[in-house]
Amino acid sequence: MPEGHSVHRLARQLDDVFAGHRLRVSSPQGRFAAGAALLDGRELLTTDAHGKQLFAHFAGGHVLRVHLGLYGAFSFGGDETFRGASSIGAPRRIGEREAYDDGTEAAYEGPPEPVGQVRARLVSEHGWADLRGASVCEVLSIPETDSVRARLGPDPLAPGTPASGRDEFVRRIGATGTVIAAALMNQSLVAGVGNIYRAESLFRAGLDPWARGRDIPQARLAALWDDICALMADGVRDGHIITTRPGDRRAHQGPVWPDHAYYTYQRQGMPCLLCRTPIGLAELSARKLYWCPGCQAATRTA
DNA sequence: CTAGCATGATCAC
DNA sequence: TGATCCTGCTAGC
Repeated sequence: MPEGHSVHRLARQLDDVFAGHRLRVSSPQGRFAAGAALLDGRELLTTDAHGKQLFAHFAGGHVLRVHLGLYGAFSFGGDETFRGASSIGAPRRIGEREAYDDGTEAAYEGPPEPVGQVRARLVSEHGWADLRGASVCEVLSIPETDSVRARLGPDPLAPGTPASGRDEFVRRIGATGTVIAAALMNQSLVAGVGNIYRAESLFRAGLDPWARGRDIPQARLAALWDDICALMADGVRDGHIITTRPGDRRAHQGPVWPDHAYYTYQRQGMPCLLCRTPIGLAELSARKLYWCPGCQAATRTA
């Protein structure tokens, strides 16, 4: 999926184009028919994100909860008020570049015939949004959304970060006996970090991925949190993930994306950009973990 | 053209 | 730990 930064961008996009409008909500595919009926004709009030969870608040206390899972995505279309994004979610290409309309087509004349499995379709007088491939798409009450949020750790993209959330992050990660690389993927400990930010933030912190949370000095956990907050805020701003520092991308000419956008992610076997040690690859709880055995040696963590 | 894989998470065993 | 959800890109034939 789309890590947390994509979901926050999506929340902002939905807010920009739909908040304050009454929407027609449907499920062309059918799997969301009952939920769509609950929302159809209601005004969308606000949309927000907590980690990888999206919450769209409709009038009447109905909340659309979406989790994109591994390959969910929204696509958008409409008049000039919809210009700027046509797809947010699972990446269309490696590097997470989003596709944009060129703005040259004819006037907006309503949503197209649904193509493929459209789980949910939102339509205003100005445009439409189609959701496909999501792992969760359901309508909850406000108390139900509160209980979902209560199970999530601090979000590096919440307002007020990095100061807010830092103590909770250090407390939760510092109390776990599981290895830091697994802990960062546990949404109840920190919400929004995925496989790329996990690998890249550990590299930038020089942390051994197999160090247990409770064995890492608290100051290093605090610094890790601050760096994750900065990286993810960049991701929201840019629309894709770049974790290399400018001086470390020097081998590449032109736009930084996609070459050398990452230090370790999907660079297994290639020389580390800093120490030339071949990047390693391991399986950790059914996900691929990338790290530099040179820069992230166990002796560097303590 | 198809098989395999992907920035995720849950559930059964 | 493995199957599942079930999209879309990509490498390879």
